[in-house]
Amino acid sequence: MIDLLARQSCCLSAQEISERLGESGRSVGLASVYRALELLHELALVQRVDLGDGNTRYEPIQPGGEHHHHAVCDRCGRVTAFEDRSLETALERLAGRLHHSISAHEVVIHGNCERCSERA
Amino acid sequence: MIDLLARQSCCLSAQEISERLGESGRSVGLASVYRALELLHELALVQRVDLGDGNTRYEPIQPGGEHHHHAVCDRCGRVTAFEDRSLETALERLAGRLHHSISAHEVVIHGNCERCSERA
DNA sequence: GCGGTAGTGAGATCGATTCTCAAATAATGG
DNA sequence: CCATTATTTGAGAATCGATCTCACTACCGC
Repeated sequence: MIDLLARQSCCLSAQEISERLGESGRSVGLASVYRALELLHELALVQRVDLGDGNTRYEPIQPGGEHHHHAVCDRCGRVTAFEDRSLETALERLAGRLHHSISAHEVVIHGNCERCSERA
Repeated sequence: MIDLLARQSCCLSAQEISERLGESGRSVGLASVYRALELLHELALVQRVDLGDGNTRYEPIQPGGEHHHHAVCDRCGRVTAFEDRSLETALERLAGRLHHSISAHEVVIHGNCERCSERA
């Protein structure tokens, strides 16, 4: 399961992880998936991602520190990943000013994806 | 209920809204609260805020456009609001580059709040 | 093998959200 | 006013993701 997660570039829900593991032979119960994810989260190896659809997703934290954020299409639900250096810079600068340590941050954008914008 | 929400500066969960309405005399069922929130959300008068604790919160959208984001303490759960102009600027610039329209955005920071950092 | 320990997962449970439906309320038209 | 029809309401049921429980398995050292 660690392998599966590590191979993902973007976020997966616990259900998806369980399903994919089942498809590839090694069936794993949901409870174990959640247990593993909790552990990995404590070890700072995966990040929780909450896109507001009621499902918590998880994605691996890149050792290099690079990471992306997510844009959710409110029409079709598609999730698009993006990265933006100036956004990160702004967040880093913010860290100095804030009376709050920052161990993780998450930016979620809502709107319409390219495809849905065209036929708006 | 509209009044109550409008008076709030920061986010409230549906439960909190129902409770507060009850305390101030006008008891309102949870179902109605959710219904109203859904409507207000469609009208772009309230924004959904998801801080990753399994509760969706809602907060009024300021007509002027100004808004804040949230820092969650992973230790005590306290939610701190903050605003940051350069963060907004970065997001505005991003809007031009992204193949995705932006109708709303949300930034959630995780870490330890001032109080919890001190006794870390 | 045997006792002990840790890991597993099916199913129970929990809690937030959504759905349902009958009752309450408001709007309409005599 | 009263009757009739739409609309809104909210208690409780249903749903669904996440968590918890616990009997069961797997593994380890002796």
